[in-house]
Amino acid sequence: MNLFTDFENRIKNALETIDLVKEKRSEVDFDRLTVEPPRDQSHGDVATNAAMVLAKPLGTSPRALADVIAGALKSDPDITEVSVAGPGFINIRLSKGYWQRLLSAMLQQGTGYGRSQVGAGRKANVEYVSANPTGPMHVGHCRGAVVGDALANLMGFAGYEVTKEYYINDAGSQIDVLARSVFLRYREALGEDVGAIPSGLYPGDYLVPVGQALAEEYGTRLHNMPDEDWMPIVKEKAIDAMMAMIREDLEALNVHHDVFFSERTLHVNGAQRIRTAINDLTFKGHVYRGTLPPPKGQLPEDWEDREQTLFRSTEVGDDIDRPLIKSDGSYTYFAADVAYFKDKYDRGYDEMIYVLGADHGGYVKRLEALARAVSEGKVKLTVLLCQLVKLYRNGEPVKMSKRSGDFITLREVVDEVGSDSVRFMMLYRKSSEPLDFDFAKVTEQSKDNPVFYVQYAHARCMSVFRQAREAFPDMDTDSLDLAGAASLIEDPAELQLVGKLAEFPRIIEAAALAQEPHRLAFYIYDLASFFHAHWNKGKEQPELRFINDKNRELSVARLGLVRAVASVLQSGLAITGTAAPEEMR
RNA sequence: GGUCCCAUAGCUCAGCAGGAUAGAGCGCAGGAUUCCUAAUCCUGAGGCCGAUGGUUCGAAUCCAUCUGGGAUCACCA
Repeated sequence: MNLFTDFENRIKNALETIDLVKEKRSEVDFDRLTVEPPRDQSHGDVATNAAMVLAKPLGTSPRALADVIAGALKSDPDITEVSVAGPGFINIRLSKGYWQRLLSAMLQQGTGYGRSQVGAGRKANVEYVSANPTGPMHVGHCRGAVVGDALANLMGFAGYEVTKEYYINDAGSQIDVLARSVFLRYREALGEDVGAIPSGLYPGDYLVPVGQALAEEYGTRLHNMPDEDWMPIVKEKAIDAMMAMIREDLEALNVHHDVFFSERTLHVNGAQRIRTAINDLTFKGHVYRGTLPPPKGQLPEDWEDREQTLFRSTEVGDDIDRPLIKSDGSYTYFAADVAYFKDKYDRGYDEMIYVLGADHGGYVKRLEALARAVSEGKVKLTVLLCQLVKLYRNGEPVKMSKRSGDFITLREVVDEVGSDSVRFMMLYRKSSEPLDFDFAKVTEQSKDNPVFYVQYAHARCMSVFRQAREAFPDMDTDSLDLAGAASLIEDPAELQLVGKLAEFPRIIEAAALAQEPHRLAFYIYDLASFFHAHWNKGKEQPELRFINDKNRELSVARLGLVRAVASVLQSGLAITGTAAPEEMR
């Protein structure tokens, strides 16, 4: 039950009864009509812009129309007051009974409250992380990992059928470099003094155990093989080891993918799947052989004008056509992406979401072009660009260089500050906004971290139930008819809390449609704030406290309110991927 | 030079597919604990929403231009 869609329907029904609307029914549409919580609570519980939106097509003034609409709404028994304000807003105040029934309905739905069908079962694929399997995940991967994971959770809650996917870039030259780096560690493990790791290879210690494992398994046999023979063996081993490490890192951050898709599988059998995908594009008329204009701005020194196989992406919205096959006959990275996209398309997704770092901004247009060309406009592809995270320690920026192996890993951050803190920090900001992540702030002053604030609210809810069992030793708090007791909730402060809970479904839908999980993080913070405020009112006004050992009925009703708050907090925290603790001491 | 993101309180940021008097946290000043965990709450000070035009009954929000920050530009992956 969604208060706002409920009243949207009621307002539209009321409009249909108005003569002026009936007369010009074909000329007006209700699309721009909104029903929302007023900015200022003193205005009422629900506000609509109906009169302002419809006045013009109906040839009347907003205030006059508002009065008529207000009159039509007055007969609704759940509405206690309708007023017209400002330029023509209609403010509606709801009856106690309505709030009580709303609370009752929330409790009946339990943890299902807030679930939505706006996704309408559409199949969505959210691809995120997709870190190269050449080393442990570093802190830069954090944000995309968390945002992607939370977005997928959110969309699932909003009625999409979601697949969480990881694209393993296990083909290409960086894997050759990885293999050579591991091979060096292998020789080292055999006792050879390899000296310093040459530049151009990955110097990290994390490759040492991989080399040792190879030494144990193969002894000196690899050493005596020509490159082309040991290469595939070492690659295989290295990729498996790196992916195992990455999966552990993801696990530590509470990120779980459904599908790990290997780029290599596109290249097997003479790159059969890439060829098929390019053929498909060719068949649809998007491929030609030709040359590209030289890059604008600084001309690279080794620029040569060569004929290549190109994707005519400019016809589907791109700035420049994109090469599919290099002049040496091998496929570009993008060619593999074409095949990968086609694979997803063939798996039947209606929506594809790529969560990428801001440094991949230049890739967006060609992906969109690709989606248009392959799916002929049927697939909705969106790229969520996460701006970069700047890391600070004690106020000083932390410098990182992957080349020197001197970087902070995701694991280090999670181990130091905890997965909940990291996740909430990453979500407590619009993803298109750069983010400063200060270790000192998140660890030493952990009270400042908003996740604790929300979790504390949940722990307090649980504490109320513990208190109830103490006050009423014979009470079985698990089997109470909380929904049935909601009619005793009538204090304005309590109803206000119900009003906040009523916003939850609306937030879920808006956040899912806008693909902005941060909105949910802000909402549960806000809800926690309402709850803390109400809790503290019990100090000044003991009659407002949840547990009243002289009034069992009222206590049960208020337990219902607490249950509803806890339930929404749980749902919200679950979507952000953070814990809802029973207590925090 | 092209493209993308950003500019809102001293600092860090929200602002819901244009709406009423622009919000929160931190910091600052003051207050609340014989009472369900004070990891909480309450009160106050603090703003020309980067600039200029435009669309509209109405703009922090949409459009254009400009300024100032960040990212990116390839037969790389």
